[in-house]
Amino acid sequence: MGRRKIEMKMVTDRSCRQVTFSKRRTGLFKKANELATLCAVQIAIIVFSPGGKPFSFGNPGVEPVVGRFLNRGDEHHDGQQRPQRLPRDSGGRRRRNQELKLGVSFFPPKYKLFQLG
Amino acid sequence: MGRRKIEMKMVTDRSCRQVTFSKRRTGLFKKANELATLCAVQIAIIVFSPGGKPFSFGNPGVEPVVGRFLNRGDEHHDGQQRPQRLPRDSGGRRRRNQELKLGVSFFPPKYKLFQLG
DNA sequence: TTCGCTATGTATAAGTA
DNA sequence: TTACTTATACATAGCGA
Repeated sequence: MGRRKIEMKMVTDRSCRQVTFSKRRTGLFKKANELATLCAVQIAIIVFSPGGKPFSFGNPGVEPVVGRFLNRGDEHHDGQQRPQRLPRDSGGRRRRNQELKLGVSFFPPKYKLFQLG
Repeated sequence: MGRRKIEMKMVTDRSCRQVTFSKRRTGLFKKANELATLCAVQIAIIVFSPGGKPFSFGNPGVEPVVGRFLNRGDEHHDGQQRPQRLPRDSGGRRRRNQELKLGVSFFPPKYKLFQLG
């Protein structure tokens, strides 16, 4: 999406990598904001810069969304459709391939979030 | 980015909204994957569909990134499209570097992840 | 770091199946 | 839900400050 097409490999130059990170992080958060607005959905993004600095975006906030995700087994879906249980058989292979391709997980988490204090 | 420009407000038609969600979620995860690859960074995205179904992307995984984020204490940057400047300047950076080196946090965590099962 | 520029590469709205 | 097409709108690489 620029003057030239770039390879999908790590940008070797530290400075260029940081610039690329900043630009693309901005673009990603903007897209996330659009998705939340257009579709009225909850979303959270957490990303650490090459320097280890944390950035996040959340609608309505990071922690509510993370909490809902991690605890979704116990969740009460008022007025909303419950997430369908995924079939183990048909379509499994294709879903698996899609997971590997996009890094998406359709499987339940193994962790739970607790607030301290 | 299509035949027509669309307004940045909720898509009223349920069916169209779901289609828009699916397309844009795919695009967002692809962008996230590119960011992770190009910049070699950790990233996690959690999003609930209009129907309440959870989708996630994580490099190297959702839980590790979420855990790292939640245990950073007061250094959250929630819900902002643009990163805020860190409250502390060079001294803070030095301390952060020391934190990263030692693998410890000087800030108390607000949440904790517990492994299930 | 961030800002502006702009030629190009990409994502996607609408339509159709 | 997803798949394909195509015209457009948009994101961004590379560069200079």
